[in-house]
Amino acid sequence: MQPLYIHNTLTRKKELFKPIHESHVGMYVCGPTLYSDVHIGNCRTFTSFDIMYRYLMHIGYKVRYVRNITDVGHLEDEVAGVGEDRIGKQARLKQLEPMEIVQRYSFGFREVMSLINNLPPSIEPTASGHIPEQIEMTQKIIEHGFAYEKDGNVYFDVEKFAKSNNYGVLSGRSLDDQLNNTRELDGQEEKKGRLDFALWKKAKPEHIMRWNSPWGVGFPGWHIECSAMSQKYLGETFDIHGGGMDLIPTHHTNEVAQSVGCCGHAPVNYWVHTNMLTLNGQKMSRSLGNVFLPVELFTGMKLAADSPSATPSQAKLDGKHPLFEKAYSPNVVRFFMMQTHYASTLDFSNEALQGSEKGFNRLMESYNTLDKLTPSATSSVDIKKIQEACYAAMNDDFNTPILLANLFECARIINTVNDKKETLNAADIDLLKKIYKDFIIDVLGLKREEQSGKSVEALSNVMNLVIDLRKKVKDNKDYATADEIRNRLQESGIQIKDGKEGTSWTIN
RNA sequence: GGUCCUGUGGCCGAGUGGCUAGGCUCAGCUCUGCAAAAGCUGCUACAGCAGUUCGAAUCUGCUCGGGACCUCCA
Repeated sequence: MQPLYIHNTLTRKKELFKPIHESHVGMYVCGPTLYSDVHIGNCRTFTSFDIMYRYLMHIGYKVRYVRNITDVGHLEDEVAGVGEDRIGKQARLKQLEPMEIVQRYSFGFREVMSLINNLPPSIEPTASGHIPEQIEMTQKIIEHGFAYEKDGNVYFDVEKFAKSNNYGVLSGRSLDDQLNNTRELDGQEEKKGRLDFALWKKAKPEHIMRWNSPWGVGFPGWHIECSAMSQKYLGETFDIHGGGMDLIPTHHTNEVAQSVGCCGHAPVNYWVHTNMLTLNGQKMSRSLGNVFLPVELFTGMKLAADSPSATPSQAKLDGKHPLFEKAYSPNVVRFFMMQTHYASTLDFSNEALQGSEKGFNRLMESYNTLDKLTPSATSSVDIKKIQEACYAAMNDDFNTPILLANLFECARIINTVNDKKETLNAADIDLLKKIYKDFIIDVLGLKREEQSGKSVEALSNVMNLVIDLRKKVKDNKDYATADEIRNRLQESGIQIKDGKEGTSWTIN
């Protein structure tokens, strides 16, 4: 097994990864709250963890990857413990059942994940499907003295917990700091301490989503679902817990407190956090209103105001999107994300995206060239060394930008060999094919353009015919006609390339 | 206001106490009937000031700028 180093938020250092059970990894990632469509910032986080999931499997681990779906219990104002349940509110506004809201957005979410080629997790549990587990965990926390009931609500007693535990392990903030630098909030009267958060909320009569509990009819708090479900599927202590770094100070901090309050020990060995996607240097978030949707990026179009859904297959589009100069394919977007380390902010711009598109095409074009390479008796370049560099990059906290740099070195070599300026023997060509398959396809999850089917075959035959005819024209030095053929193919989206070994073509 | 992160060449974006990141763009060259593609070469950067060091873009301090969190947020 490769020695893998992962940056751990708990220690703020890169640590050698040691799973609890040899060759098995338990990984939990906080998934979406399905009260609206996922935006591209959400996608970046899930894609980052998808790469980790893929790489862990690639180096031989059996991974159980759990990513929850929050379909209940996420209040509009978590800290104050007031406001409506987010999904319940959408249900009321759209005059649908809450489960209809969840169904709509989870369908869209899965479609986007699939388009961007993120693998489905091993288990995708929903909060509403785990109410008994959450109630049970809440009871244990009460028994251990870290939570109290008040008028049908159950709150976690942060200050009491902090006396015997480090509440700020993840955020690095002291309790005093948090107590003294929190803004004045409404709806605090029921809580003993201002940092206390809800484990269970009493449901008001108009609240649609409600369950019976030892404390009356209500619904679970937001944080408890992740603690309950991760414990159920991965155990009281598991290897990796991930999420966006904006979850550190509240959601994850409270998850740790709940699990410790319930079980008496820390739930997670390695906390991994991904950085934000920014637009003009500012974090993309729903509250700032600077979000755009995957379907908009993939089409370059704007979602119509009356579109019934933002799910790519169902979306109604309305004119060009003001932000995008063109459409960018999911593959290109994925490649674009890989060019930045997951822990750095990633800034969106047309210029950057177009640069990625060209780089991506060049890399994939070299893949096609690789398939056609003719072996020599000997190799003039060291392929094994590059393979090692690829692993070294990924083993250093999943450093995809360095991995890509090495893959581009492969591309350069492939092109040079194709130009007969370097040589590779058959074994090294096979090794390059393995590197490309392993890293481009399996680990990075980038897709090759599919070229199969009858129409593709027919086009190929037609192109061979055109190229043959053009060659005859060229041999007669009728360059005007040869250029006309080339130009008109260009207009049709086909690029002709005259090389030493004959003419090739690509679809633009 | 408090806590913390960050500032790299035209753009994006890695990394590190001394050794080439990489991609895109731009210019020149090779190849070519001409293009395109590909290859090669060049544009050789680390916010500013001071300090530590044989040596710093990489460590320390200060200044200026950007951002995140402290409210829901991936």
